[in-house]
Amino acid sequence: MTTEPTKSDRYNPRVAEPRWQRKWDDAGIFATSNEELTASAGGKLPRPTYYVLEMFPYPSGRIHMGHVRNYTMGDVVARYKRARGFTVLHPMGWDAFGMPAENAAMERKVHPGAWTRQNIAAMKAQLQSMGLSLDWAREIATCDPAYYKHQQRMFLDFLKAGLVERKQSKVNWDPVDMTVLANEQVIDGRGWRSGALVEQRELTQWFFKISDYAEDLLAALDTLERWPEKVRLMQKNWIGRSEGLLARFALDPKTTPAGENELEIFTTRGDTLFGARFVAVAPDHPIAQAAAKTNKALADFIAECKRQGTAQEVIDTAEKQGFDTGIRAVHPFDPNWKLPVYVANFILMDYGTGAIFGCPAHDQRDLDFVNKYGLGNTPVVCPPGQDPATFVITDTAYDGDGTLINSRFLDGMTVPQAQEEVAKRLEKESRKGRPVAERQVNYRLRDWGISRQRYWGCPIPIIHCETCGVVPVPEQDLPVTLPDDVTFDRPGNPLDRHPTWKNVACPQCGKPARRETDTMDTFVDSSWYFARFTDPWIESAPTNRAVVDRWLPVDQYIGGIEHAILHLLYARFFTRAMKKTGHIGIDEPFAGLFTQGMVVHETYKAPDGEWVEPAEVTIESDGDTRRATLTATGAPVEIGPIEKMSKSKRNTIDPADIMGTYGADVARWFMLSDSPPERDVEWTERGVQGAWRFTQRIWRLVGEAADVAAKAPAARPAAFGEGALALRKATHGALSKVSDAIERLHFNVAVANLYEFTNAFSSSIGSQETAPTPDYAWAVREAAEILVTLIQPMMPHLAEECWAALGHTTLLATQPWPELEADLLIENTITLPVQVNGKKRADVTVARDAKNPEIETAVLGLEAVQRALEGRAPKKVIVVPGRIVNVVA
RNA sequence: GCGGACGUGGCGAAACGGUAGACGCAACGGACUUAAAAUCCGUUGGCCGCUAAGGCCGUGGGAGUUCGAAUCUCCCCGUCCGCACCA
Repeated sequence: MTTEPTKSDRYNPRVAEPRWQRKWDDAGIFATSNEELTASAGGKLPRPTYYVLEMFPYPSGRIHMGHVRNYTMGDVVARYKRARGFTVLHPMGWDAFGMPAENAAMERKVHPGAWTRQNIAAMKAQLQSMGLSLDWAREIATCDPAYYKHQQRMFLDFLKAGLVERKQSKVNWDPVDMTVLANEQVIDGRGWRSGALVEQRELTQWFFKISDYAEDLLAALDTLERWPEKVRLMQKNWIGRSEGLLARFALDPKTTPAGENELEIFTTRGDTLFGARFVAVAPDHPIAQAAAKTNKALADFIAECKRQGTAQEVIDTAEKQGFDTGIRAVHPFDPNWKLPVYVANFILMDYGTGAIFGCPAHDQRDLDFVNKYGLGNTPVVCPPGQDPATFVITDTAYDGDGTLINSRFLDGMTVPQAQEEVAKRLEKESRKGRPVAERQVNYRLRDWGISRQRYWGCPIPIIHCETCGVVPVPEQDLPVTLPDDVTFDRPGNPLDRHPTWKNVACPQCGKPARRETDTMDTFVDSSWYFARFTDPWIESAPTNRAVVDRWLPVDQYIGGIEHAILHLLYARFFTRAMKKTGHIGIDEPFAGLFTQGMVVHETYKAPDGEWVEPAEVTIESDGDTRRATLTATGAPVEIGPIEKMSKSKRNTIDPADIMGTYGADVARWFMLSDSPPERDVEWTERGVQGAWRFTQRIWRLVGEAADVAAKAPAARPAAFGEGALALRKATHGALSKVSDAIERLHFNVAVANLYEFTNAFSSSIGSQETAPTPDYAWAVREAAEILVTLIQPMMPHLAEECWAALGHTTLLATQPWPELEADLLIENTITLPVQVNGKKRADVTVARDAKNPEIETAVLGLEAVQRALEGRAPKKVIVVPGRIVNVVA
């Protein structure tokens, strides 16, 4: 430093922050070498490792407050763990493929690659100005062929291992843009961009067989102890396991189209078989299709069902509808019992077998259906306490427990007993060499369709040959790179209409063939980046087996709750697939997961109904009411609800503006301070100013402390006076509490503890009337050094500046966490609250090691206790050691 | 419809079943200042009481378990989130 700071100086983050960033960078202290791991391979590591990772961003070009919050939390953990002696891996990269780049290309005639690279540069600069302790040497971008080359290789490995499948699947097709749309891109049945009516099309697509791992992905959720319960539950529901019976119903030949003779249905309620009233199949079930060939009305009905589409709103409001095919199914327990086979709009082809039997008394959907078509119902489960003779179902199905009735040999059984009995009997019965029914587990989880008809994604390394069929690109020909010379002036996939790119010789027969023009879902890119970070330099393989399993699993992963299902489930699957194909040795990629809340802000609406940005609004407050006006015109502005920051509501605050005005430390501090990290935090101007004031307060306090500390002896004094001891107790109390709060990721509590300590420290210094004694000066120096060390993970620049002001020439970021002197936290006398009948009446101060009888005597001698007892004799005195005393009267 | 989470001062929030409201914001009073900003000191859940001593009430509502409940259990109300015709 060129000038010694004085008390009157204000801390200027605009000057200090870039300076410290440069020093960290020059010293290379955040780069993590793999040598420590490989050198000691097999042996014990000199230091434990810790991998902290935040979900990498999409390079939109600018960071937003959500990033600031996410990356600040990760950085606190990284800096804390580093100080605690861990070798920390804390990398950053770019989720760089995806639609926005193509949209930009269409709108602004810039190449997606150029646009993305430009955005990465801009965002990287912003992240660097936050002072994050990242190892930028490991930076990766998923659009880089050096990255996606390995992804293509793994695709081929997965294919060989039987984890990839090509099959037909229904998609939302936009006929104008000639593209596939995700469900959320279909609004009211129309494409979000073109406005064209969306069609359902059958396309042949590539799938990852995630459903092969359904059971494992479900079971292993129990092992993820450091995941939020909420996320585990969401994944559990998403996987949707259900146990049931797969049963074959024979079809009455007289009523059945040629070639069909039975129908397989899936049910979880085999116990209700005697309550069956009908059988129903999905509109696209093969039997429905077969019957429709000779039945025009049925064909029309099926066409109508398909027109209804899959939009959520349609499903919500659609009435249950069916069409009697004329086919009759035979009840599995009674050859003379015939059930009508309907095609029904509420049966899903891709769950179970696409066919069910309907038991209206005990399933609401089936009941709605029979009530519409007059098929009636038979109750077969009687609720406890109901009289079977009079129990009837009219509008509300009963799906609870009870006793079986009207069910022949099942009568009197409980529901589980009946299910077991039905399964046992039908399993034993055989038709055409196969059992009539078998127990089956079904999952809601579908295979993961990864084909996207887009340019800006990882090409699927496949060649289609008329003679040889589907041929993988030979490994030595990887990567299949995207061509640069593409145009976006027309709808459709630029890869598909590129003049030459897709023309290629078949690797097997050499004849002209064509490349697969679909690219991969961008969720594939983010399903293994955490593994690539462990050695992003290795060219020969996706991962370096010498290090990948030593870094992984990620110790602490931090990101938004919006990824609770898809990203996290895909990454869990991908890790298993990588294990099967030899690229990794573990199953679960993330040992600890933390999902942070959103950043929210007030909304503002101008008189014309347009949303207005916070930056354009002036807020006035007269105590009770707040009024908003447009700064430019003075026009009144309506203050709306507090909502997630979004472009559409225009309630965003640009982190660049905040960091430009107040500095990165203030933005970081505020993002941690006001709310628990898992909850939403409201960005307010007042809150930012509070953080700003605190930085200045720390700076002044450390300045004062430095003057006192300068008089401190080098050696620790043998004894401490009263003032010094009190300060030391506060210091070590703060050290203990802040450490604990950071360990638990309760950053807001850590912040509060630091405020508290700052107050205590400040008033300790302020209360000194005479020149400081050596022991006090020493305690002040200790307090100041511990204070700045504790704020370092949160406000690293200010902390370094203070550290230097205290006379240090080292970088604080490389200093160890302070040693706690636990003795200082133990008091010789303790003050216990005293309750009478659970109500606090007094305090009692006793020796720390006082025995219960002594405490009891002291407590009963208290005037307040006697008054509260009102002359009654105490029945019992409960002493909770070190905590509380309760007198029961 | 199913599942889950949450509900504490004017606001954001703390609180291993053990003194409810730490800490911050806002507000109010005061000091410094020609004035403002900045800073510093103090007050601040409600009610009764004198600004005292002291007391009563209070963690969405109601019941329960317990010596003791914001915390555990049950019911109800409200808010938010996820899934949703999954047989």
